[in-house]
Amino acid sequence: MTLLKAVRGTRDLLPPETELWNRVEATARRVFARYNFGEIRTPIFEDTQLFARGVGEETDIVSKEMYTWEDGERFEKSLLISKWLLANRSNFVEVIDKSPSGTSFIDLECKDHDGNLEYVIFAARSSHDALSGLASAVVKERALSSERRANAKVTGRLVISSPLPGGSETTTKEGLVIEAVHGSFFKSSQSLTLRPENTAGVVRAYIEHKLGETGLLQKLYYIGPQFRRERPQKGRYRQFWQIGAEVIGPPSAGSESPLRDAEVLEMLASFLDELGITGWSLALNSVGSATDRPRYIAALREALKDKAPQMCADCQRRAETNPLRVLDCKVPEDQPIIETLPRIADYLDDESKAHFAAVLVALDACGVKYEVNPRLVRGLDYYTRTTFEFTHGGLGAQNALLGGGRYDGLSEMLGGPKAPGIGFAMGLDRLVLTLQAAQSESAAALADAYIAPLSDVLNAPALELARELRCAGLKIELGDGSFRLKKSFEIGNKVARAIVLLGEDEQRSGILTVKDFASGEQRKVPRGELAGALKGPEI
RNA sequence: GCGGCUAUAGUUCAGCGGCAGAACGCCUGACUGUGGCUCAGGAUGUCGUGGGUUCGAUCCCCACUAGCCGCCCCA
Repeated sequence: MTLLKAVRGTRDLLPPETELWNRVEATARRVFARYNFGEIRTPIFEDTQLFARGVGEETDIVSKEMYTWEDGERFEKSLLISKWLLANRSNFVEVIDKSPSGTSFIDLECKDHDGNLEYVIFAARSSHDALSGLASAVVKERALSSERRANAKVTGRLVISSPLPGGSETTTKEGLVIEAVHGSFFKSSQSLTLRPENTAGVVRAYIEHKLGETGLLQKLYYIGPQFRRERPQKGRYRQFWQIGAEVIGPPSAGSESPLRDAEVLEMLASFLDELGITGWSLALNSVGSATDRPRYIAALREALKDKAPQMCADCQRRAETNPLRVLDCKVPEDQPIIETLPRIADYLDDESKAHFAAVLVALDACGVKYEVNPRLVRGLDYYTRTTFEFTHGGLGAQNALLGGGRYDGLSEMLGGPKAPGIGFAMGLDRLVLTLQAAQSESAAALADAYIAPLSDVLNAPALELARELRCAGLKIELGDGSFRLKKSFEIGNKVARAIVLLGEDEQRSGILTVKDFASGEQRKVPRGELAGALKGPEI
């Protein structure tokens, strides 16, 4: 038996690491709540169309990184059969299901009023499997019936749900009929995808529940796993966790205001500070309206025709495939050339320029440090105007801690009302990595006390004592009466700040022996005062 | 998806074509109600998986799987 392991790009999170994850999540919830955000939880899989339309068909995420599957094929087949039978049932006196197990088609033996036999096989498509199954059934039956009933006719029919090239019916060279049945068999079948990001899902929910009808700004945050089939690397997993938030609403609610952008950025700065992450930097840019961007890309492509041949091999390729990525190049020799390329700022319309300027004014006012980076471009199609990225050194190639921006046209792209918005997503995995690097030795939070019963008969009283202390809000680890005292001390010293001895004396007198590991001080404490005596310093 | 490096004890890692190693950690005892220090003893294991070469492979070769680094892309 081969050992089953977590699949590539996924991993288990264990204590004490999970404690750090919980702290990050708790901090996010606390900080976001101060800005009046509420939590939204959307499904982990959605209709594939949502991402194709929202994120963009041409992006790497959609074109090659999604976990997508077709759902509901079984349902579709039974619909097909029932529809076909409804139309043809009167032609037959007997219908027997003879489906071989383990095949992808359903096999019916139908006998008509004249005793003729017809084999009917249903399949989603005219697959090789289904055709050969049909052919062999017919051939076999013909061989038998030639002896049994010389006059009996045996025919075969393959019913499929996909359209046929030449019309609704065609005949194979073996004389088998292939018939296409049109209808709503695909209704229950749909292409589903594990979400590669959460913004599209949030906007879908916004539209579906008509949240815009409230007239209010919706401020929603989410915490959850996302899925992309990329090559795993440090800080990059196939199942990874994001914390994100979206501010979205009708324009009348102020959703388009540059103040929203600045407020979100200021909240993020507070969040990172509160988490104790130092050394982050914020890069900011505007990619303009939905019409500005294509104009800029065209200009960039034009400029690169001359410049690209002098650049690195990667850039030469990017110039063709994805010119915006040239701006991201890190090769030192290419930097002077990149400086000479057209800047997106020069291609913004006046409204976008004014919007961006207002964002900067608001940020300056509240003292959030940033750097305008005219080269900052984002990979998802829905971004407009303000885009940003918080980076942190020490994350290797995956230095983006958090990214986001405005998406003024996304709702319309998904068939919803006009609902401008701005949001971000941060990589929780990367955030935790950064925190772990910062606090080299993350001391696991010790229990307030370790209770050591000194014999087996004291186990039950020890549990009672533990319950008492736990009810008082203390974090208690419970030992075992079979341990030798030395062992109890050794374990206690590892997992708790203090040890409480429960021996026969203590049980009788109700006065417990408590020893603090840090100071080595040992004292007798009446049971009633124990909880107070063990209360640790607030962390 | 492409290129490079790696895979040995719970952990970090040495090692060698011929009995599987160290440090830390773990267990037992010296010490029957007092930890950290010390001393004595002990257990670690599919040497990532599968094939090949060889009398013999943890070691050499191939494939696979996984991880790390870079690219791509992104959070």
